[in-house]
Amino acid sequence: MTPLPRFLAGAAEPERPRLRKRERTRLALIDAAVRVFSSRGFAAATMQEIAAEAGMTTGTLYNHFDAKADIVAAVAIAIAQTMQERSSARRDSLSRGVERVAMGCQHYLWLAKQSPDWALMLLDVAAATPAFLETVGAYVRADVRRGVRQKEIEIESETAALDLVCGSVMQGMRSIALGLAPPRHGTAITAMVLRGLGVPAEPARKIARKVLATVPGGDAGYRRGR
Amino acid sequence: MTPLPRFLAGAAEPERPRLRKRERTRLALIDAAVRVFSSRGFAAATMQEIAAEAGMTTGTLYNHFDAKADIVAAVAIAIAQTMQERSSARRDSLSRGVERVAMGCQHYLWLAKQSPDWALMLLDVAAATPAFLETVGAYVRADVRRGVRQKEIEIESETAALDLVCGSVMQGMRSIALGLAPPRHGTAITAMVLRGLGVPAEPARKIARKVLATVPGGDAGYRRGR
Amino acid sequence: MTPLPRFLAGAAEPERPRLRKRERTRLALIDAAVRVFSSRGFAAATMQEIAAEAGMTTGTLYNHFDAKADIVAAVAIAIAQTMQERSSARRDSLSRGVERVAMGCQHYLWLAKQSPDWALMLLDVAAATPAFLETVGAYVRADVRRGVRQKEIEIESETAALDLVCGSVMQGMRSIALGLAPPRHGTAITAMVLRGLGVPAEPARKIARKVLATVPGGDAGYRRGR
Amino acid sequence: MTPLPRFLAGAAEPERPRLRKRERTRLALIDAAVRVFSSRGFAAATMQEIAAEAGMTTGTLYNHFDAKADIVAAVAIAIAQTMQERSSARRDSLSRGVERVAMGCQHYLWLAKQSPDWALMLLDVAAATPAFLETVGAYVRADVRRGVRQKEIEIESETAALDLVCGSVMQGMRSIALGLAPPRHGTAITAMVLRGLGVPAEPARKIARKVLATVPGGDAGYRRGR
DNA sequence: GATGAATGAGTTTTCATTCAT
DNA sequence: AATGAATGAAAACTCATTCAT
Repeated sequence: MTPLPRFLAGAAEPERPRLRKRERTRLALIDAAVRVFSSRGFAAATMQEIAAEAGMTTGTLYNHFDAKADIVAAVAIAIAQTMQERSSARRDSLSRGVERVAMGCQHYLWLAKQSPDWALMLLDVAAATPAFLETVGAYVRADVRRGVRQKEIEIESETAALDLVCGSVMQGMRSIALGLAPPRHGTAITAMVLRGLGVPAEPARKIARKVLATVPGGDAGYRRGR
Repeated sequence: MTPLPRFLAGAAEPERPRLRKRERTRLALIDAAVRVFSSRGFAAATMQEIAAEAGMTTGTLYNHFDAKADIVAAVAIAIAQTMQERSSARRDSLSRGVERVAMGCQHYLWLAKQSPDWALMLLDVAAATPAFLETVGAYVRADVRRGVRQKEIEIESETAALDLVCGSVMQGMRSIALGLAPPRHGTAITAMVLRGLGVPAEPARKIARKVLATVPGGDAGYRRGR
Repeated sequence: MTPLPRFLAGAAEPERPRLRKRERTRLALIDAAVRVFSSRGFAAATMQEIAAEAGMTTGTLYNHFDAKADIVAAVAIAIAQTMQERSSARRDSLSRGVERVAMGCQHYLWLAKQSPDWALMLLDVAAATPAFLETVGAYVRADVRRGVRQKEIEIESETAALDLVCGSVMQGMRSIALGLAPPRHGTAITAMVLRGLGVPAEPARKIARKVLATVPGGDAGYRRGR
Repeated sequence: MTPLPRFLAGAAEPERPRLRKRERTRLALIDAAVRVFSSRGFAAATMQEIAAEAGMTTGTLYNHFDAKADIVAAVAIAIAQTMQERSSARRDSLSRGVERVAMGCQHYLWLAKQSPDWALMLLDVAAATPAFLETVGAYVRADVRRGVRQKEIEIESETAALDLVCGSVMQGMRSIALGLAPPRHGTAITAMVLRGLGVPAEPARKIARKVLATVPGGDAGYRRGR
């Protein structure tokens, strides 16, 4: 399995070293689930595998999660939160809604290149857990709205805009993760999405390229091919 | 379960009544699988259910499909082909690539309204079987290319365009099928997708509305709520 | 089914009453498998029968053995080890290699008379699991080698000697178990095997008869017919 | 799969070209069964595989054999008869019982070297079909008896002698087929068996080597290793 | 809280056999 | 005689979940 990019590694790990033991165990289990889901897909993953990966037993796993669906949901939420937290600094440095939207797109697309297995797992989990898209969608919605206020985005419906952004990015992630995408796929997708939101072609392309600088590694990843 | 729209019913049924027996059985099994997948989701569906739904035994099912993945793939391909066949007449009446792309989008989005269960099954199956998107993607690619030749579409990469079209439409279908979408969602999505492909906002909206007339029932369906 | 001779009963039972639970379950399953294999033949035995015979469920059985072949192998090894353990005292009392070889032959041949079903099961299992003959063969090889050192056995190849001993004894067991053998078949086979190893006819016969005394019940068993 | 030695190829084929059609089909099916059993083992072979290998359908197979056991038995008998027929000329040229016994041993052991898969199949089938050993045993018994009359063999029991001969040879075949036997294993086994029947060591060895000349290819096969 | 053995219902899959054509 | 599609009972194996320790 492709190693998780530094950007995400230890997503579920305690930030405060003095976390309560129960919480530490819980996070270790989520971390293990992420690893197992990434390598086998979540449908094929078993509770015993997750427990074993965490160095624990199924009993302990069930002490923390009542059912398999629960740990899947926990994984989805953990991923969504971590993604936001890790990018919040960079996000705050951008004041234009269009740039924020673009950064979000590039971010996820970049991760698909860095960790294809992880990306496929994410798509898997997202499809199974509505909570995931709701969480992520809330941020996207805020950024889109900001762009509308700033007159850079012009849309008929926010829901449609979200479907455009999330749908295109997820499909783009799949193409990249499966090795079907040409170089600079992330930038191409991002620029198209911006155009779809009403940004003229040239600025759209420029913004897509500009925010790439805020993504660790930039566009480089896409150039290496697979 | 929502009944299949007349448009799709009997997708897998023999056109020639004197089809070979083996072929008739095969189509009956695919038809049964569509029904079972629609009502339970394909992951939850069992081979026994499919066989029973077709009025046959698991043995017969395995006589035709070596594994569960095989019948899922057969279903995916059958759906993709039927969708194309059923809309080929209307499609042929449109000479502009942009209109053809728009019609494809509206078509799938309209079906999500007509048969939410069927749409969710389709999304499920599409995620599991690359064959589906490959089949559909070939048509979309041809239409996009035509639009490019006609200077109405301007893109950097065909693959990215496909991801935009298919990703947005699939996400839109999900919103519609889950009842999360406002009225006229299909048209909104379609117009945005066209903009993403480089069509200016106003023509995009006009095209989206225009091709709706080619979809049975038009935009009306979206207004009825769920 | 012929009851197991006292000599072998409970082969797989714990010697120490305070064995770990997992180990106790494992031995109970092996014991059950021996019983089922003996009454139905191992090819016809099902995992459910074995589990039921042990008063457990298939899940538990699979918890301990990954596949049917695994429990067959475990049975084979358990039998081979038990046979050696149970006869080790008597074996140690014999210093001549030829006597030890003879005793081994008589032992298995005697058991075929005592428990025909058990013997047929053993032959079945031996054919399916190389581990059995490897385990038993190691002892035979040591005894043959000892006989060679003592200049009572003279052979060209150890492997050939093992094939002679094991092949003849197994075929003899089959004849006896199927009720096709005349009285004193075990002694006749044993004497011939010794001759094959280079022991002159008269001593061979004497040794075969002598070691019979070390087998519980002696040659008597063969006279009762079936 | 190792090809069948020329010696056995087409064992089941019609000798008279004008055989009735039913008989020709039957022999073709037996031939196909031999091939399938050799490559997969008879327990793992399916009726559909056998039919397909013969270029026919299961229906036809069942027209000729009422059950799987029946075709297994037919295969066993066909093999036994062919083996005898093919060696009858050479056998008739030997007047001493010991030589005939030796030739029979060498023959089967040589085949194990030439066609390991075929040999393992034979052992498989022999274990399942008593008729096989009965057929072969009748010839061995006659040769042993001849040797007794000629005062070259001295045994206590014919049944025991048969167990010695057949058991040792079958075990030897297994060793050879599995690649566990050293060079000249066939000769070593044969010589030992003769000793077991009362032939002194030196003549036993000489006879074993002599009859090897009557086997196509002679001892050469054993030297090549595997 | 953790353990880990046991559970057992549920699934996929296999294949000998039948039978209408 | 041959076909080959259909059968269906049975088997192996899985895994989420429970619970006594």
